[in-house]
Amino acid sequence: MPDEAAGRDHRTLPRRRGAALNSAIFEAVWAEIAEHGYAAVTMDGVAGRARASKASLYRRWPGRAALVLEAAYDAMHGPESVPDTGSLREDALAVLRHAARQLNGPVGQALRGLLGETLQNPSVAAEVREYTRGNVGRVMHAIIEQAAARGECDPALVTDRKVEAGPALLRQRFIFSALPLDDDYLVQVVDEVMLPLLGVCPDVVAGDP
Amino acid sequence: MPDEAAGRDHRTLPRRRGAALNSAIFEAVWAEIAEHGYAAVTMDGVAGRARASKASLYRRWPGRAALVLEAAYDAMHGPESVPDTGSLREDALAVLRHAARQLNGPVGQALRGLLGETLQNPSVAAEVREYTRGNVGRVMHAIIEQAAARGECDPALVTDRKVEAGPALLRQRFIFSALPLDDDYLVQVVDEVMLPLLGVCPDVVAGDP
DNA sequence: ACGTTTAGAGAACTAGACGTTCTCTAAACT
DNA sequence: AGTTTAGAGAACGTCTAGTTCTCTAAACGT
Repeated sequence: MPDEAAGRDHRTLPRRRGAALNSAIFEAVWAEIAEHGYAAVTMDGVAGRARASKASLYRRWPGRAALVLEAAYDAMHGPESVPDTGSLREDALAVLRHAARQLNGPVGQALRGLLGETLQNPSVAAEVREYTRGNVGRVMHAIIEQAAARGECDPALVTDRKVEAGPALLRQRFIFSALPLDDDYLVQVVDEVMLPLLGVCPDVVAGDP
Repeated sequence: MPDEAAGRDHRTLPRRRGAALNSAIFEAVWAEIAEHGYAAVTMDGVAGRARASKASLYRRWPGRAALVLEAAYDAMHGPESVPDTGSLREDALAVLRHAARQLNGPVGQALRGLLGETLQNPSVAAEVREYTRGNVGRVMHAIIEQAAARGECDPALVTDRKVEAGPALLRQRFIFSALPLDDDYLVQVVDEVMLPLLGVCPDVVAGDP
C-alpha cells in the first residue's frame, strides 16, 4: 500500500466552491483584461488562470459576455448615489467625475469590450446597454429636479434631449477616444453645454477676470 | 481523346478580375449583412457567395474589418457636401438628415459592426473612428461658420463642445438604440440643443400657437 | 461517524472560422 | 504565340467556443 501522498493525484488540492470560486474567477477576468485587454479574454484563459474548469464557468454563465458583465457589476459594488451639494454645477461635476473614474479604469475597458460585443451581435445583450445608459441618466435627472426645486433652473426648459446632452458627450469621448477622460473635459461639458441648456449661469465661467 | 467538354473542369467559367471582381465581392458583403447581420459576415461566406477565392480576398484586404470598411466607403460614394440654405436651422437639419439616412440603412449596420470591432480590439482601426467622427463634425463646423458670417449667431459662443453636442446625441442614439433614427428626434436635437447652445431662436419652436 | 448528493478539476472532443499555401488555368499584356 | 499576372478551388494548421466525460472533494443529511 502506498503512503498517503500516492492517493493524491494532481486534482487533490483544496477545491473552492460557491462564492469563493466566483471571486477567484472574477479576479482572473480582471487579470486577463489588465494584461492584454478585453480581446484577450478567453474562457480557456480565465479557467486556466483561476485554476477552474471550463465546465464550472459554463455552469455559471452562458458565455464570455455574461461573465465579463457580471465581473464588471461585481467591481462596481452598489448603486450610484445622488449627490446633493446645493449647486447644480457641483452636482453635475460630481456625477460626471464619478462616471469618469469608473470608465478610466479596468471597468471601463471591460465595458468598451462589452459594448463592442453588443454592436456586432445585437441579440447578445440589451442588458449591457441598460447599464451603460441607465445609471448616469437617472442620476442626472435627479440632480436637475433638485435644482428646479431650489429655483436654480426653470423646469419648463428641461427636456430629455437636454438632459442627455452632457452624458452623450461623455460617452462619445469614452467610445471614440483612446485617451482617458480628463477633468478639463468634464468641466467644459458642464459649463459650456449642460448649464447653458438649462438656462443657468449664462456664460459666466469661473476663472475669467 | 475526350471531346472539348472534358478539358473544361468546373473552373472553366468566365473569370472576373480587377474592378469587376471587387464589385462582386462588395455585393456579396451587403447580401451577407442584409441576410444575417454583421456578425454573420465571414471571409468564407463572402468568398463563396461572390464565387471568389479566399486567396483573392486576402490579396486585397488584410481581414474582415478592412473589407467591410471599404465596402462601406464604396456604398457612400463621394464626400459630404456642405448645405447652405441661408438658415442655420435648415442647414443643421439637412446635415443630420443626411447622416440619419445613411445610418438607418445597411451602411449603418456595417458601421455598427465595425465600431464594435474597434472597441474590442483598439489596434484594428483608428481609421473607422476617423470616418465615423470626421465627416459630420467637419460639416457641422462649416455651417456654423456660415451662420456666424451671416450674423445669425455669436461667434464668441461657438466652442468645440457645443458643436459636438448635436452629433453626439445622434451617435448615442445610433449606438445604444436598435430603433431607426426618426425625424422627430433630429428636430428635437436641433431645436432643443443645437440652436439654444448657439444662442439662436431662444425657445420659440415652430408649430406652437 | 457514515453515506448520499452536489459541484468542481481536468482532459478529450467537436465544430466553425481564420488565415495560408498549393495547383491549375483564364485573362491581360508584348 | 509566348509570357506574365491574377483568380478558382481545395487542402491544411491553428485557435476558440462550447460540450461531455471521469474522477473526486466538499456539503449535507441521518
